Amino acid sequence: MNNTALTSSLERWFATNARDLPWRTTHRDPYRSLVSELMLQQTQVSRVVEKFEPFLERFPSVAALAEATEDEVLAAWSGLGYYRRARLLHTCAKAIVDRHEGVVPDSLDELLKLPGIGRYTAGAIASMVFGQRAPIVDGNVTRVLLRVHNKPIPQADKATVDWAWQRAEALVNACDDPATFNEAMMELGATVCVPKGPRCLQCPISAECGALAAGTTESIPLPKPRAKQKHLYCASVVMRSTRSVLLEQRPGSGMWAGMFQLPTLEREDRAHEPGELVEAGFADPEHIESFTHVTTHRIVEFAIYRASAPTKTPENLRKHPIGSLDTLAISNAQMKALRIAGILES
DNA sequence: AACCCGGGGCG
DNA sequence: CGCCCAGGGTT
Repeated sequence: MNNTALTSSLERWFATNARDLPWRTTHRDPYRSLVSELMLQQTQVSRVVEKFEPFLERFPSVAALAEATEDEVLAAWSGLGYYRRARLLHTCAKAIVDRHEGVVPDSLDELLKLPGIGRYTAGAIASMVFGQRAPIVDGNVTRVLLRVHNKPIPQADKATVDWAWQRAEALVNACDDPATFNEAMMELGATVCVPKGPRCLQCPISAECGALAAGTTESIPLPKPRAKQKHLYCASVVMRSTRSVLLEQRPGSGMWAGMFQLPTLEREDRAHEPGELVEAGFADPEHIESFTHVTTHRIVEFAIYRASAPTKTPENLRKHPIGSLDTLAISNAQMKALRIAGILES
């Protein structure tokens, strides 16, 4: 494999084929890149594009983010999922203020010490923002490398991961411009060397691709073994007045940590019976509608009930003006519940 | 090393 | 409906 032939082809291709994305400004801003990289962890570009500018407008700088409350940060993150990232980004901003006077550090080591920033994100910021020869490996890069080298091996194995980082390092050391090359690898994976039906006719490195030569592109990478989805049954209760609704805040860990929701009972074995709602203090529960919310790790069955005011008021329960719900951290599943309940408009 | 954590779009 | 995704932290 000629590393330089591969990197130069990719860099040339990227110069004319890069998508126009909000964080791809001509001069990369460290804070914008930090926010975009955290948002992009395990999340597709199209989802991030909608949330990116509003988030930056709300928190225009590291200092502004560091001074915000956790609830405010979570609210701005609402809908993006993996909400721990929002808390980590918030903690990260505070650490940058404390340790680096509010300036995003340029060294790989210092970046790696920050919360929410791992090997990939540190390499991405070091290379794309600060131009350093730091390798990056993510799902896209791994797939491209496995195909180029025609390696039908499990992508999650430690040996595979180590090999991919080694290859990425050799390539970033051979390339002309690390920022361009790293981003080109990911762009290729996202737009050309896609998981199903790669567009090999448009690929700038098809001449170097072992999988294309061998006719194995469709079987690389091997399918990831996936954990079985766990079932969760939620009964969410609507108790409202004309202008307000009762909401609770979820605990600080686990699923949808820290997010606001209709008062909700949960169990894993079966759906709730109305009597259980009564026992929990929700008088005269009346079933409105049910729906299924699917995530990567869970199948959540929501049953929405209407009830009169609680007979006992849990510590956690508070009235929220309906007009103010858009400033709260609320998951998409609960947004759907609020629409079904007629609290929010469809 | 295994497990946990959202959400939507696409074939 | 199964599959995928610009991962990182905790245990």
